[in-house]
Amino acid sequence: MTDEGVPGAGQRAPLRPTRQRRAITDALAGAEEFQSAQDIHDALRHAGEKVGLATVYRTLQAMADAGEVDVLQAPGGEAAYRRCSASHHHHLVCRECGRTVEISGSSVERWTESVARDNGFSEVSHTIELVGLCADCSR
Amino acid sequence: MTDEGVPGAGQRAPLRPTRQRRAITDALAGAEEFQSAQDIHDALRHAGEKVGLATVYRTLQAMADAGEVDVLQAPGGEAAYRRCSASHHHHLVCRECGRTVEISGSSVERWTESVARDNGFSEVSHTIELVGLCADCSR
DNA sequence: TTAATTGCAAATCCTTTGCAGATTC
DNA sequence: GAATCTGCAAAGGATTTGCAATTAA
Repeated sequence: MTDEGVPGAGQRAPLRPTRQRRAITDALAGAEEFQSAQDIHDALRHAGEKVGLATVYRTLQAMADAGEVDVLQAPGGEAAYRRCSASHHHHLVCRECGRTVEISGSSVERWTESVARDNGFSEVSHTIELVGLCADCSR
Repeated sequence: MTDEGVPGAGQRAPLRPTRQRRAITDALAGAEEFQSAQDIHDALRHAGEKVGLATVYRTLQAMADAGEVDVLQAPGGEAAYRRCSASHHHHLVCRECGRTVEISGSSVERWTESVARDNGFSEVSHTIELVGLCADCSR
């Protein structure tokens, strides 16, 4: 069957490989952490690539829909993006001084997957935020 | 100087019990789920309480700083609030159709506390977001 | 009386959209 | 040549802030 365009349930736009599209992909590939659309736009600027901010937003959104990037809602109403399958870890932040501790959570990863499976969900991504008082600030 | 405010580390504003402050507290007390500042503002309107939107935002923010309410970043750039100590549970959301499954996670609660303790943190609150594809949408 | 609080409107910030021109297939 | 993309600027929606009037302590 060569029918690769059969109108059905969820057929997405073709996603043509343009210069700006590639630039954005590269920017994501080069960063380990989450970045906002504007961060990426700035990075492209500094790298000499001229890409409109609207294009960055549209592309990032398309990539998110296609499951190519993970999206995280940051406080302040910004959306942050990161390429999928990056080394996964979370942060424990002090609400008083902002000190941050990087934590790995193999147990949570496992818990996440089992919960997803139990409920028939797949391709589950998780966002975990731990905020508390660090030793110094609680004294 | 009748020093009654010895400047120290983190002294917060007194937080006076005004009519609108109480109205907001009541609105939060009456709801089990997270609500946006605007949701609360609307609710107060319908309840006959006239409170400015800015006041709702300011009060909610103050309560969040004081640790009286939990804040959640909803996609779309809105912040959602819920009174603390409510029956604690999290959600598993389908990124395609929005279907939501309520999940309880005693194991995560335990994991959270141990991670916090191991790092010398206390009074840790956690926010967990699980997003994936539900059974129907992945078909 | 003093300091905190409120309302309203203007100001910000992040993100989305409309549309004409450039680009890929 | 047709369907996608882009850029720019205008539009939108949520949240913040300035400031004078109001209210609690």
